Amino acid sequence: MTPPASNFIRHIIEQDLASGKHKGRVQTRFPPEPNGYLHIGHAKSICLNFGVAESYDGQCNLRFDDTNPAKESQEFINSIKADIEWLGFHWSGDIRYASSYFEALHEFALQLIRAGKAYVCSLSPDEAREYRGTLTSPGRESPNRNRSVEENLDLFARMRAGEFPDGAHSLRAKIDMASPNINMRDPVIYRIRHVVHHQTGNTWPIYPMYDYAHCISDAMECITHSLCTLEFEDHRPLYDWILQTLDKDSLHAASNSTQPAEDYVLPRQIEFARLNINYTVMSKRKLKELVTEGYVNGWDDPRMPTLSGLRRRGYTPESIRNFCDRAGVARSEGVVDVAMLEHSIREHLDTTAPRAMCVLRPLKVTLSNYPADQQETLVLPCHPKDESMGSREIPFARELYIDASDFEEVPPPKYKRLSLGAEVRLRGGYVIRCDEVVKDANGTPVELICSYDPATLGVNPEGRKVAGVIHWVPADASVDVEVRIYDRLFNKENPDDKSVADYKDCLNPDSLQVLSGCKAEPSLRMAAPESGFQFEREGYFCVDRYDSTPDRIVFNRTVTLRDSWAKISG
RNA sequence: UGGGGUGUCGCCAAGUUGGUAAGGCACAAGGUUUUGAUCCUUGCAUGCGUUGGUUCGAGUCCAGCCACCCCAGCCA
Repeated sequence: MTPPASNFIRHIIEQDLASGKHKGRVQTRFPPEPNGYLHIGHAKSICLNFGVAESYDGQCNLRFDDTNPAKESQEFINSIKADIEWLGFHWSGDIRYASSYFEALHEFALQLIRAGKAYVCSLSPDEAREYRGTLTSPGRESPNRNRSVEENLDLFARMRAGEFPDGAHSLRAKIDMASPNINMRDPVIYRIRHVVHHQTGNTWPIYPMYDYAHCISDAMECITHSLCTLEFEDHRPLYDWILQTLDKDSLHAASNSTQPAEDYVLPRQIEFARLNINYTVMSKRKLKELVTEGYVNGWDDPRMPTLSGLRRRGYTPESIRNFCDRAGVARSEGVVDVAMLEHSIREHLDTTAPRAMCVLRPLKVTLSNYPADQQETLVLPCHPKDESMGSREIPFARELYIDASDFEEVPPPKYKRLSLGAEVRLRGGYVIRCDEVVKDANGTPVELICSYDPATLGVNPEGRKVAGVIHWVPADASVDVEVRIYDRLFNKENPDDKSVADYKDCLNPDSLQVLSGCKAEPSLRMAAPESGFQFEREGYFCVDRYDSTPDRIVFNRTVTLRDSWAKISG
């Protein structure tokens, strides 16, 4: 649709292309840690990495950054793969795992040790913190900082052999304990963790840290542009230090490069601002908490900003990709209005979703002058502007249902729907007039006695204009369905705001409303799971991919239609 | 009090080598309409955090302020 907007990352790539820095190559990667489900913030990164590769004739790898097995699992790997495929992106070659580089990573660690650039530190985690100093005061050197290469080699070998318990030792890069950048104060690059790894099993009792593994993984995959979010900006000096300290030829040799060594160029890390959207939270920790503590029904709850949640809600891959393009990529942190996301899905569904009628809150209508034994079949187009989408049939009969909100005994100003004595057009059918209201003991209308004008099918009545059009379904031939009305998960624009004690205090208690006994037109009986429709005058809905069955069809409301009446009526 | 960043319309976001502020969302007003939807038209920053400076001319260069974000995991 809209071409990707220009952004600073594309400028950098274009400059690199122009200068021949990478001999015309563009290689990116999307590197999720499999410790949770992907959310729409990840979609921004996915669209960026895959999108940029695609538009410059490059490739994008999918690499699981699986260096912390205690928090990771195969379930997350599976969901992440499924979400990326659903978005419509194709990674280059096989899926990569940082864990498949463990052997090489270990080799490089030995190289650093031999070069006197890394050492085994025996400080406890608490001591290490103390030695690190603070933001404003320099750290102190570890007492083990000047161990001999031989001793370091021996200790590191024994770490690998599993001789020590967790936390007993660590391997640290020897950089500068007085650096104003805390990441450069001899960062830990390997720690002891006796944990089974989901990919490598029991083969390793030590695992590399992100900063160490990530840059080398990028180099091994010949990544040209390593795109990540702003919080890693302070890590860039370390990213560069590690790659520049390692022997370039050995990096080249370990990599999958098919080019000569002299053309081998180290990857460059470039940071961009992560995506934030109002009325939701985006941190994995919080999303996980909402799931594990039961505030929502799983990672794919339609109220979640996860990709699987949005999918179940009825969002399409196209709409999410368009949204990401529209939101843009920059270095300033902002909060995108959720209205922009909603615009994107309405825009896509308006052109692609078949129209249908479904009465959410049924109010019976009896047409007193329509013969009880009569029935006719009306044919309505599935889309007002796209004939290729075909048409569907709806039986019309004496007894119908309309939505309770489409009737007011005493109409407010500018009301165009049905009221006592007034006329309204039934969508695709006749003009009817309400003659009588039947109420229950509480005074609420339970049935409307109306009369129809037989001369108004497909033509406007003579001498008067009927402004309102409402949707309806036949009483007998309609299908009972369940409709889940979703609203925003949080009722505060920024649940993370300092003024809020706990983001969970902002949870919207009305974020899910289950409507049973809704009446859908018969054509909806065969609706396939995940298929989306516009329920005319109500919004866009999709068949729930998990809970819907032929016996009990379940629709999720994706988003309402824009509603200028709501603004007028308050 | 250290280091690294960011500040262009209510919200995102373009602004090549300084030359006289794109676009989208939202909003507002009209038009079309058997969805108060869609669609169409129009409007919406003498202003680019702020104060000075350089210049014929600065959002773009310089200096000083101010505000906000990130960093002290053997997490990523």
